[in-house]
Amino acid sequence: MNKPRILLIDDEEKIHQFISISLTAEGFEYLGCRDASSGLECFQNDKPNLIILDLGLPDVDGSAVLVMIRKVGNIPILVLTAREQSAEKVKLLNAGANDYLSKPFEIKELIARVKVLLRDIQYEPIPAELHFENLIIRTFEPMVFIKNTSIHLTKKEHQLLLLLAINPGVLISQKKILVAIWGEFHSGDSHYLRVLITHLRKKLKDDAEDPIYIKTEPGIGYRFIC
Amino acid sequence: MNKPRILLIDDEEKIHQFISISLTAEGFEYLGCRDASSGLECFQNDKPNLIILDLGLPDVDGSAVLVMIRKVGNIPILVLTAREQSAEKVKLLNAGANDYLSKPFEIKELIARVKVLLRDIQYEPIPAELHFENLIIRTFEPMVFIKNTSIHLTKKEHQLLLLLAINPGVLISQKKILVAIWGEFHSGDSHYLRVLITHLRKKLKDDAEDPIYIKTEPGIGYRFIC
DNA sequence: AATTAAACGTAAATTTAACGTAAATTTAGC
DNA sequence: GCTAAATTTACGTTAAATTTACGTTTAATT
Repeated sequence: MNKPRILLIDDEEKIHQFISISLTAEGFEYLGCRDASSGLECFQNDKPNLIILDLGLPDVDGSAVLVMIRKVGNIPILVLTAREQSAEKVKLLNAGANDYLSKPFEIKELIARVKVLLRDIQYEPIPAELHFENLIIRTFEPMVFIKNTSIHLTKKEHQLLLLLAINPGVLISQKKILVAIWGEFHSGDSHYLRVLITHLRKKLKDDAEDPIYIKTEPGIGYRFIC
Repeated sequence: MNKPRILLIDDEEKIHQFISISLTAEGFEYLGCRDASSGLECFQNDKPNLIILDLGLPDVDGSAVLVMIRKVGNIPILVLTAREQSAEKVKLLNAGANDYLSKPFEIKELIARVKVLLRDIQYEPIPAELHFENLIIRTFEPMVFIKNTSIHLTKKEHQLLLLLAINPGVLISQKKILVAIWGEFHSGDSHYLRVLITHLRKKLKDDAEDPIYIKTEPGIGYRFIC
């Protein structure tokens, strides 16, 4: 398992200093931003596993940041707040925060809460290439290599293959695939998926009857085998 | 999705009164216990989705309960405590609590925290595999293993086996099974079930006369034996 | 003790659903 | 407008589910 990356968005330098030390000491990777805009940028680029967010930011109100992050993904967010009112806390939790701490707080408690939030989440940074027996899958472009000969995939074929290959051996339901690739309105259009699977298999020279890569689980979905 | 069941373990009657009202109003199912021993019993039997645990119980110290529950499963636990020291909180979180609230608290905040805890769980309350003597049942795909040889089941066979094996030793009525698998409109079509049972037994190499896995209780239903 | 009825198990036939694939058509990007 | 990608349509094949039928066991009834 990789080191969990934790992004701290806070404008106080002191906070950064002592939190970064503690996080590093506990085996986390520390990322720091001083304002909302760079925080969001870092969130996009570095894909942290958890965000510690201060509400009293200079440029934007922190709760707006909260909502924006929540729209994109379900990364756990721990909010730091100076306010103490319970009503405020409720609002934050409903807005998508997973936890909060009022300043001043003890660093030990912060670490403990971070651990709790990360405990249940499988965080996995995706590498640039997935390597298998004699198949290499590029994650950033629709390209695969079989025994060093390159094969170009279409966008959707690539999406499908990634979805399966990121969890090798795991059975992914048709519905999950359909939602992931075509969106929830097409969660019932299994014929899309059947055709796409055929196309992908043809390019990978995979036989549906006796597959090396993609195995059909009738009535349920598909799985990547290796 | 079913109503989440929430178990409140607390000795104060007042707390039960107003928490049960709020939980019910928010669409949760409320379960109540007044002491640790009955709380643990309820946890075993009713399989709640979340536990609210008061630390000041009359019979056992609440933190002992906490540890015991953690040993069995990863159900989220929200701890209620009168104590305010941060060190105490840290200890609780490390012991396995997912969150805590100090008394007195606002009911709104409690509800909000409960929602947050439930939101993050897409984990099944059921483990990925059920293990028995020499039978392993995958819960997320229709696959079983007998002495390490894999056997593929159909969707309905899998449903049936799970339904029985999740409650080992418990007698499940035919009607219950029929409704669970074919829906309420087929609650009288017992021949469906008879045929399915035959298919399943054949795959498990189970003998109806002298069963190792599925015992017929004539006139009533079936039970999983182990 | 013989008879009947109810419940179960099983095999076989039939129907339905799911999958894979090819080919035609439409859409999107250059 | 050309090309590749995506979508749509259609259909043969296979697996799963359902239906039917009937023999066996068990318990109740005469």
